[in-house]
Amino acid sequence: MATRAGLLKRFFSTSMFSSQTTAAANAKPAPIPSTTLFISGLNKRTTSEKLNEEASKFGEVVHARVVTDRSSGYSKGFGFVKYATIAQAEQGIKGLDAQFLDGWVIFAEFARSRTPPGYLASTEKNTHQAEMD
DNA sequence: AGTGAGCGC
Repeated sequence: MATRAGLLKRFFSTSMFSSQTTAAANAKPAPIPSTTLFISGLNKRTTSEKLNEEASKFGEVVHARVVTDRSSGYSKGFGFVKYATIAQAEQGIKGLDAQFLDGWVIFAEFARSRTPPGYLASTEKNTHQAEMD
């Protein structure tokens, strides 16, 4: 017959403490590497120059731009930073993400691919699209 | 509106 200890062992090894690691490796954000970073959470007074300054601390910044409304000219509170290499972009994320800038916590991540090829007003080739990412 | 998630003209 089964001893009391035997039953207990069976119980604890099967039911409760066996596999708690099932729903852990399912959601993979898997960021797509890019030299361009998307910076959000910016103070509306933060300018492209200030963003460039901050980003330059962590790598060679090719270009930095805070997005502003074309008509009003005011900042939308986010922007983009392009580094020379992806490795530097990664350093840029580690250096800028979750940090304070002008009193606001900013977020840095890889930017998505920009506006699709201009089907509207492209009279010439768009060969210089790669330089604008 | 400089008022708070987001992906750039």
